[in-house]
Formats: sequence, structure tokens, C-alpha cells
Amino acid sequence: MPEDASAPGTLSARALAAGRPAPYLEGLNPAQREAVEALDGPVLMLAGAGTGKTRALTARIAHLLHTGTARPNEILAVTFTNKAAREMKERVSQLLGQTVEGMPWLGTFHAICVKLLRRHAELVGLKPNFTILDTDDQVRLLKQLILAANIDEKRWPARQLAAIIDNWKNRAWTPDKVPAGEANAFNRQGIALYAQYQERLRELNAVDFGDLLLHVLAIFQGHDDILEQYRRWFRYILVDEYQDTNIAQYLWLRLLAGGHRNICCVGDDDQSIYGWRGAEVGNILRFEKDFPGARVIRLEQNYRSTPHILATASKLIAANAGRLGKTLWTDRAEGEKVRLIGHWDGEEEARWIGDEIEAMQKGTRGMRAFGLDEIAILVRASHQMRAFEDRFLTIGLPYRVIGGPRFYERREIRDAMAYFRLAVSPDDDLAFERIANTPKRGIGDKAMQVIQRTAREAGVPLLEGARRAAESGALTGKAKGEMLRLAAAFARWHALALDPKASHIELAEQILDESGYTEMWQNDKTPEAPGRLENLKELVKALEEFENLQGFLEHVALIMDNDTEAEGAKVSIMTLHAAKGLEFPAVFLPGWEDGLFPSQRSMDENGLKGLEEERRLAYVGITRAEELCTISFAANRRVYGQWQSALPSRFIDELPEEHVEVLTPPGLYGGGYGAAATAHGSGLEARAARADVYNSPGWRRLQERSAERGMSQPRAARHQVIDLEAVSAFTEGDRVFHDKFGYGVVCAIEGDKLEIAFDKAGRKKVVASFVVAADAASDVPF
DNA sequence: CCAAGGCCGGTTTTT
DNA sequence: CCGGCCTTGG
Repeated sequence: MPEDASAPGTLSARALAAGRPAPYLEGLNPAQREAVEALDGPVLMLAGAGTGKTRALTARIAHLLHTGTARPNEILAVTFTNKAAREMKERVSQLLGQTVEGMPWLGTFHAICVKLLRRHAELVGLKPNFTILDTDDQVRLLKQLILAANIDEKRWPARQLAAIIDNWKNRAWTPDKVPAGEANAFNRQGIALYAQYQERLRELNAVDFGDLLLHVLAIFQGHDDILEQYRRWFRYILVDEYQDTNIAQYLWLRLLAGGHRNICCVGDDDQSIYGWRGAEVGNILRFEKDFPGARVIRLEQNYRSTPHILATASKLIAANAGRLGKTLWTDRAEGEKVRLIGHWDGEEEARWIGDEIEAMQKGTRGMRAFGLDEIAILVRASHQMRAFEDRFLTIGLPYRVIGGPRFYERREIRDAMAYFRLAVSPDDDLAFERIANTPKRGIGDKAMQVIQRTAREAGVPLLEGARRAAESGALTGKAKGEMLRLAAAFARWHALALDPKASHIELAEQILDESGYTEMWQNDKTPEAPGRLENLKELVKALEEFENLQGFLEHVALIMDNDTEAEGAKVSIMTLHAAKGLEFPAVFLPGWEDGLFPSQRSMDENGLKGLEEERRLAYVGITRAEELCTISFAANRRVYGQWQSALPSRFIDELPEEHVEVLTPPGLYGGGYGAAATAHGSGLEARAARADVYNSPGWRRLQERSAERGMSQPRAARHQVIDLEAVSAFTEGDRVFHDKFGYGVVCAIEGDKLEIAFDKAGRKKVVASFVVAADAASDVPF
């Protein structure tokens, strides 16, 4: 049995069972309480947005423990993200007033599968120390296979093949199980490549993310005794965000819950927005069939949003067919109606939202003042963020983009990690391939082929192959010397990595230094270079939390979190997907145009299903708002350089008029929003479009505001903090660096703003505090 | 082997 | 319009 069996954890179930009061039950509503107390048998907790789902879920765990029904290590609790897992751990500890270190099986599907797979790796032909490939490695591997099979790379781009394979894995299709229907002439090649890929992974003693689940599934399916063991072991199963599970995860859960059926799935079919990556809403819709006699508990009291917001979201989502159905209600005060506004173009939309946010900070339109932290802008696609970033940089409105390229996915971080990996395991060929010529060491295609051949013939890893090829003279010139140097360096680093007395932090710095990697970025003149050096510094700092490099690498393979900086009040900008699970007092939902939202591609590729998922996305967006929700659309938008006009989103038609207030567009660009909308007919969007712009409160307000702005240096006065120090730090001709626009030269100073001619981005006016002197930006990291 | 220019394509994202 | 990737020319 697992070693955890003998490790009881910090909670003593018996002590808890001794009859102390249950603080975690306080303040739960009847439905929540039912969900907490229905411990045995299958339970489906249908938890609408903002209904206290996490609260109920954590209380349920607390209840299992407190009543002594289960010990901490007998509960299997799965989440989708590490963040969710972490939060759940914290909240259970809070509820019970002590740390819950003894919950080894609370984690993401993937983290739990890694644990299981390391125990039984041999059963699927792996060694327990298998490595987990990231997407980058995966693609590189596939590229090699495609090349080796002499297949046209254009017909089979490695990226696309990776996506297809991922998809198959989501559906639990191993190469032999990909159904005939999928195996058209085109895909037959794909299946062959898939099979080769799996073969190659096994040789490399590696798995990709999908494999983590599939291998464990195969073990369960092929070894009744083992499955039986775990069924007995995991006496209670909890699943968060069940609507996001894919087929493989579903099969996995069904196997584990098959015996005792003590499974509690929590989710909301209306918030299923990950269909495109394999999530099956069907899993949640089918729950009662899969588990006959299941108890279905609906959490319908919403604690988050005002009635107007709730009613708007409910009406919208009602247009979807095949829902399980919930009636959300709230006893909150009425509050503001959902606001709707149309704009002439995307830039005006960004400008208006920027102005509105500035006004909201002081309180506007009779509303309370909002802090920047309380405001979020949620977009459909990340490219929409740009307009806002540009605008906010110009007016000096602090913002933060959530969920950009994740820290551990950035190039410099992956490179550095590859160095660390290779130092720890000199046989990590994928890592070697990644860094052999980064920085440039004169290793091109040809030299790499020589290394590959040497290694293959001698049956040694690539790093050792490179050393031999250099020694034997198979490599010449620059490549020869560099490879000898590199191999010697890795021999040194490897010894240090194994030495428990050596500091792994110093080792990391040493590796990045001696390899010339840091230097490579120092010599790089692109605007991103300083940021990359900064990231490397951060990476080294992250090492401090670990005992050694090995531990760190293991952690990072699974955890791709990036909640580093949080200082300062800022407006949040993120995609609707990234916003799931979050809430904000005030939410802006821009870009509600047909084609953009709902996305054309989604509708083309998935028809009605696609449209319904888009609608759920809209539902998720609206329900993020606590007090104020503002939807907007633009008649014209620049797409890939060209101007395109669009109709307001069909979702706008589906909003309930009585809960929506139509604001008047400023219509600065002559004509406001006109022809396009009237074509669409009546309803809200036509009203938003046709409103008499020149005779409306909105127009007057705009006039007032622009008048106010036009006279005297109002811009500066409008900001609470004018960073005079920041301005005075510069004079004309200074070389400066800006986070977004890169390097440039100051050509004028007005108020708190600088006009800068950027090398790449052209002339722009930006607030001085967003700029640093160029030499300060290129500080050496270590 | 590498740097510079042409061409194609271009949602959503976690592990 | 931008960025990645491939081709081309040194």
C-alpha cells in the first residue's frame, strides 16, 4: 500500500471525532449544508456562479475529517489548477483551525497521476524517474519524427500534430484505439506518427501531460488488484469543476469510484468553457445516469452579484438548450442596471473605458468610488488587450495583464531550465538539443547530425556524444572547441548538482554565467532583453524555496504558476477564460461584436455547440461582476491592419431590456454608431446605436469633460500622483527604456509626460513614471 | 553557420 | 499589422 497509509498526518481523526463543535457548518445555507452533510453515495453539487461552491466543498472535507468518517489520506480531492488545490488546502486548514499536511491526495489530476505513476511505472514500461515533457519538448520531438518519416512538414506542422495527439489523448485514445472514423487517408499518417511518438517517449523514459492520465488509466484497467487497492484506499472522492473533465479523466474517476461510489462532483454546466481542449459537458449532464440514485443538490443562492446582473446573466444563458437548469437568486440590494454602450471603433471604446475608469475612481454617475483593484476588463481574445494597454499607458492608468505568457513558458526560463536539467541528468537529450547552440556555439544542422550519429552509434546520451565527436575530430573548428568546453562544464556542474554540500543557488548562477547564457541576453539589443534578464533573476530567486535543483525541476514540471507580483492597485485585464473563478466589483466586457464574440471560428468549427459555449463564456463574463457590469461593442475595428465593420453581438439581443441601461455613445467620429446597427433591426443594440448623440446626457457629459480637459493642463491635475521626480529625471535626448515600447530617445517633455521616439514603436507620448533610463534597464542580473 | 528579408497566417489555455 | 518561420545570400 502507499507509504502514506502509515502516515496519519497532522489531524487526528479520533480527536476530532470526540465531539467538539463544528464551526465549519456555521452560516451555511440549507442547500450548502445538505451538500456538506450528504457524505455517502454519489452526489452532484450543481453550484451556480457565486453560490459559495468552494465554501461548501471545503466544509465537506472538513466534515469528513471532523466526524472521523475519513482520515486525511483517504480523501481523493481533484482540481484542475494548482491554484485551486492550494486554495482548497488553505481553506480546509482554516476551517479546522490547523494545518492539513496530511492530505496527500488533494491536488490536480496531473499531480495525483504523477504520484501514482511513479509507484507503478514499470507496469507501463517506464522507470520511476521518468521525465515530464513540456509542450516545447513535445513539439520538438514530433518535428524530428516528421522529418525522419520524410513527411512534408507543411502538411503536418508539428504543432498541429501535437494538438491532434493531445485531443486523442483527451478522449483516451491510444494509437490502436483511434477509431476508424478518424482514420481517413489524411489521419492514417497521423496515427502512425502518434504510435512512433509514444514509442520514442518510452525510449526516452518520458511522458507528456496526457500520458500521465492515460498510463494510470491503463494500469487501472489492466491490473484489477491495483485498482481494487486504490478503490479501498480512496474512500471518498471529490471533484471540483466537474464540467471541465475530459473523457480520460471521466474514465479515470469512474474506475476509482466504481466500488463504494462515494463520489461528489461539483460543477456548473453553464460554466463549461473548455470544450475546445477536450472538456465534455456531457460528463456533468450524464452524472445521474452514470451513478444511479445520485443526489443532485443545487446551490442557487448567489452571494456575489446584484439582481440586475444576475437577471441579465440568467436571461442570456436561458437561450442554451440541454442545460441542467438552475434558478439563481439573491437578496442583495438592487444596484445599478447592466450598462450597454456602442462605440464607433475599438480605439474609442478603449478611450471611453479608460475615461470611465478614471471617473469611477472618484465616483461618477451617482455611484460609489471604485478602486483600481476592483475593476477588471474581460476580453474574448488576447489580441483585444492591446488597445487597452496602449491607451492606459498613454494616460498613465496602472494596469496588470493576467495570464500572459506564463513565467515558466518563456523562452529564457525554458532555456535556463534546460541547462539545469542537463546538469542534473546528463542524459536528458531533449534538454541538450535545446541549449547546445544557445548561445551560438557554431552548432548548426550538420554539426547536430554528427553529434546525433556519434551518440547513437556509441549508445550514449547526446552530451557525451558531443564530447566524443569533438575529441575524435568529427567536429571541427568552432564547434569542436565549444563542445569540449561545454561537456567539461557540464561534468563540473553535474558533480556540484550531486554534491549535497554545494549551494544549488550558486550552482544555478554559475551555470547561467559560465555557459554564456546571461551574456547572450546582455548583448541582445531587442526591447525584450532586459525583461528576460529580470526573469532569470526571478528564476534564481524561486530556487531558494527548494533544497536542490532536482526538487525544483520536479516541481516546475507540474506547476506552472505565475502569481508573483501583486503590489499596487491596478486595473486587471484578462481573457474571459482566465477570469473564471474570479470576481470583481466592476467589470467591463468590451468587444461584443458578432464574429469576435461569439467568435466566428468557434461557430464555423463547432456550429451550435460552439455558439453555446460562446454563450456560456458570456455568462461567465457577466457573472464575474458584483456591482457594475458594462458591456460594449464597436462598429469598426482594425483587424490585421484592415478596418472591418461588424454587427453588435447576437448576445446583446438576448439581454433583458428591463435590466439594461443603454448609455449613449460619444460618437466623436461623426455619426456615432449608425448604419450597421439599424440593419440589424430593433432591440437594445439598435437603441444603443440610434440614440440621439448630440442631445443626450452622454454627449453633454462628454462635452463637459473634453472642455475640462482642453483647458489648462488638466491631464496632470487629474492624476492623484504626479510623479514630478520621474519627469525631472529626464531631459531631451535621453536614452530610455519602456516596458512595452522598448528603447527610445526623449524628444519632448510636457507635464508628467514624455514624448519619445521609440526605436521600434515610433513616436509616442507616455507618462514619465513608466519609463526608466536605458542604462538602468540593462543592469546585469547576477 | 548566421543575419537579413519575404511570406504566411493569425481564439480561447491548463497541466 | 505583427511575429514566426523559411529561404536566400554572405
